Amino acid sequence: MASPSSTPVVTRFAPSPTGFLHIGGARTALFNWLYARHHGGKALLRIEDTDKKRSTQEAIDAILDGLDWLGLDYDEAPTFQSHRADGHAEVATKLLEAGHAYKCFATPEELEAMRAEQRANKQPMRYDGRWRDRDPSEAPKGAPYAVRLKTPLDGQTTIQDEVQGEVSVNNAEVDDYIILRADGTPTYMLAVVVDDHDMGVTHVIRGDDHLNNAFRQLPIYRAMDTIEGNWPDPVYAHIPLIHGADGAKLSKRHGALGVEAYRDEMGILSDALFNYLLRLGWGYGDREEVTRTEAIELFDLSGVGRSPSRFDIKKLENLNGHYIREADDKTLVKLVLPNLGVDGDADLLLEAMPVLKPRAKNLDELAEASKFLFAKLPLSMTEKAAKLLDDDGRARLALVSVALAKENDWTIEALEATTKSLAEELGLGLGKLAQPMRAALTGTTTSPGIFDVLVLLGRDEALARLNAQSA
RNA sequence: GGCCCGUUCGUCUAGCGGUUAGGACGCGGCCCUUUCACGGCUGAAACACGGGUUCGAUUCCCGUACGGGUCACCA
Repeated sequence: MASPSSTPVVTRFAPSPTGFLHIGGARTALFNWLYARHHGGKALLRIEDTDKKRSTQEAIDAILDGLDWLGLDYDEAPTFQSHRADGHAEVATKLLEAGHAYKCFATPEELEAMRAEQRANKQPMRYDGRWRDRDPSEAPKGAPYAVRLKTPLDGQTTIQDEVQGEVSVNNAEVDDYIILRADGTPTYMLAVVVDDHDMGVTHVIRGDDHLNNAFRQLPIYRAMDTIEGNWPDPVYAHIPLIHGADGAKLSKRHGALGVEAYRDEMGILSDALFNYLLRLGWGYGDREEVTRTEAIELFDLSGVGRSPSRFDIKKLENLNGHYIREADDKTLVKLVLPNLGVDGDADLLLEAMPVLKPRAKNLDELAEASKFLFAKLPLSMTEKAAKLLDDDGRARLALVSVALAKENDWTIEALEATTKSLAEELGLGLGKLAQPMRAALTGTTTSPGIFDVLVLLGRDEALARLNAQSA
């Protein structure tokens, strides 16, 4: 076994393209990427598309797109597992020739019957090794066979998992599983090990659901290491799964969406999802807001927790609000403009962005709050806004309108001074004027500061809107 | 069912034998204030349970409970 600390770090993310890149996969990808970047190693990507029935090009595209959006880049072009079947089979053959694997002629029906019996007797369900020591000549001539790995019968295997710590399993628990199917194609268990070895993967960082697989895969490494050497055990790190808000497995109802759904349907920023995913299952003291650069600097496996965490959309949205506020105005304009639903003007939107963005926790809200800028008379009113424009409100609006019409200096300061002195004259709080103004100017009861709104709309448009609602 | 893993406020987490158990989201209150946000202050809120070890356990060990994962010629 080579010392992993002396070799450069190589990690990989290995999704099966049977669906979009969901939250759990995205976080696994993130941790792998971060670990590689932190240690100055290589981050690799492998598409595990050996199940041709379930793999689709659409899913491959969605995964690639999702990773790219999250800002995870890879140091080599993706490896496609399906292209490597010959290499996998070759290893199976070597294992077979060296006596570390054997041919099993049991039929699927026979195996099913075996399992049924084990189930009935409440025995652990695993292959009983019926062909382990039998001579292949005992099989019917030309009968199809699968190749099974000859795993150790006794003793135990212990791994030093970087996240879960020391984990031991009795070797008797691991049965002689199939590495090469009757049709000559490799199974996942073989393919993973061969690919990880060939790609030089030093650190296998994956979901906790694979923890048991480590004990099935290790025997292949060890057998191959005795055959040809240079097959060191990888370092394992099994990260806890992400659960839904109810603690149950993540389902479509609460977060098992593709990352593109967060982008396209929920108006989440890449930076926000990146940060949220990072903090889900990983901590660094009190740090909450962590940029990509800082993440690379701070991330390590020692900060990864051992227990599953729940997906919390509220926290994601809070973080999203933070990143919207931090975001460059031009970037936000580009994201919001196409989703306005009305004809917008990029220059005006850009001008308004500084006062718009502190009020939104997702891009949809930002778009919604921007619409008043481009509305046409007569404005549509929300119910609450209409209520503000009762007789009293409209009367006050008329006074405001007159006062502002005389205003030559159309600036926030001047408009504020004028409006405030009017309020004072009338013996009213500013709010008594500002709320009807807001309704008349935006058709809603919430907006940026009213003088910001006045200036953004410009003198003519603003006065027109005020007059349209004045008594 | 066998095996494996886990358990600190509702949620994400800090803690790595001695702390008033800290922070963040969410929730309540107050301040700021023309609305809504932002921001500031503040409040309620947690060591699953039972045994050990120890002068002393949230922290170490063993059980129990609960939760999760895994047991295919799927990946």
